[in-house]
Amino acid sequence: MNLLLENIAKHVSLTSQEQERVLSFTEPLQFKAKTILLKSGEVCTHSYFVTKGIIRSYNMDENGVEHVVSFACPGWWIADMYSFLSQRPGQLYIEVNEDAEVLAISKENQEKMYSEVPKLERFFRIIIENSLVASQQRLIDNMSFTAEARYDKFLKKFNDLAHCIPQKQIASYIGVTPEFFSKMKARLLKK
Amino acid sequence: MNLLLENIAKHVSLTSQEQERVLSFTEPLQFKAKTILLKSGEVCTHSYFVTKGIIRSYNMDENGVEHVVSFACPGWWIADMYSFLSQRPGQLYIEVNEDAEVLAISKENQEKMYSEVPKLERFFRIIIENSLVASQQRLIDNMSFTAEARYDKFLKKFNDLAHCIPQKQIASYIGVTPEFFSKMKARLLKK
DNA sequence: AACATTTCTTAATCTAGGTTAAGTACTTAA
DNA sequence: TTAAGTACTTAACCTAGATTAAGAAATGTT
Repeated sequence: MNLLLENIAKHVSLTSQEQERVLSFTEPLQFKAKTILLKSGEVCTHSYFVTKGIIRSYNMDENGVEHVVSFACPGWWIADMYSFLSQRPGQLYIEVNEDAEVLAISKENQEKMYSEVPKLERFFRIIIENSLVASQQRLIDNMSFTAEARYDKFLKKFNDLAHCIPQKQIASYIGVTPEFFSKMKARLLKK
Repeated sequence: MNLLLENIAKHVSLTSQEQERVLSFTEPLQFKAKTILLKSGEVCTHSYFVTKGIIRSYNMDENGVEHVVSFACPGWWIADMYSFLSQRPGQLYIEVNEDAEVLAISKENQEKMYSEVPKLERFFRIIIENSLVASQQRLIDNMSFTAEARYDKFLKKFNDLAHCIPQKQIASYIGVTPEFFSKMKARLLKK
């Protein structure tokens, strides 16, 4: 069965007509690794529901250093939320980490979906609530814990995926340089 | 007119019956400064819409250091989202900074509100979307900017309120110690 | 296979911000 | 009004993590 419909069914129940309607608003797309779906400065016109592969979002600071905002694996959504919601230029890059398949929803279709299938307001409210909780937790973790503890948390959260993600991206996600991350890992091995 | 209804009206339009219904789910409460509305380890049973004063939420790390998660002034919501949504014990404290008035909504009433006035699904979806964007922006800022730049951003975001908030709380919000914040401020004055 | 590019590691050096400690203002409460 | 707590400052010293640089290993390309 369809992964998106499965996920929706966890929170709201749709009739089969509504299910079809939802799918009709989405566009299945395939991307090779390293494809860039969005660049900083562009308007984010689509939100992506990942069904296969891994996609990440990041920003680049004034020194050209990347900071990973999120990794999306199957069952997760990814977009530059600020830009997608406001339809103004955003600051995030969205890039395919591993050959991926997604269901893409345009901003217009997202709005249509809300008006034609109002139950989805609830579904997305819940999805976004969960993202907010995760984002606040990460903020707290960054302020409360050392890099080592943050790496522990990362491994717990992404356990199986950690092996598919280049170290420099993990370093970026937990907020340290690749060099320090490498040193830290060597230190951990000695224990 | 009522601040909550004003805010709702910015995103969805309610009939006057619906407006009354919404208010009937809320409980107006007053609190003196320093009142603690929620402690770490407790279940967050209410979400608060601030109509007067300032309320803040924070966690305390294993060394007893506080980290401010958010300041809520009139027109803002505050709760331990994780705990409120899951009804499990949370890690946040919620404390009144300045004598405050709020509209409190219990978890049960929140759920009733969603089922009796489905338009509110949309309202809260939008509110939470905006919180998510703000939270992610703060994450990016913490990873990309120095303490000085973060303080600049803080001043822009909370300009008028900055004067009402103790320095140690500002320091905590931007993620530095009170001592370093003090040093940094002195350095900024010299420029 | 050979070259180019990117990723990862190691090590020396540096710095933003933390820690400790002591002193000076403010508040708050009896 | 006075004592006790809390907020802010200053300064000496410390450290987690950054920076720079150079080599080794992996990966991609012709």
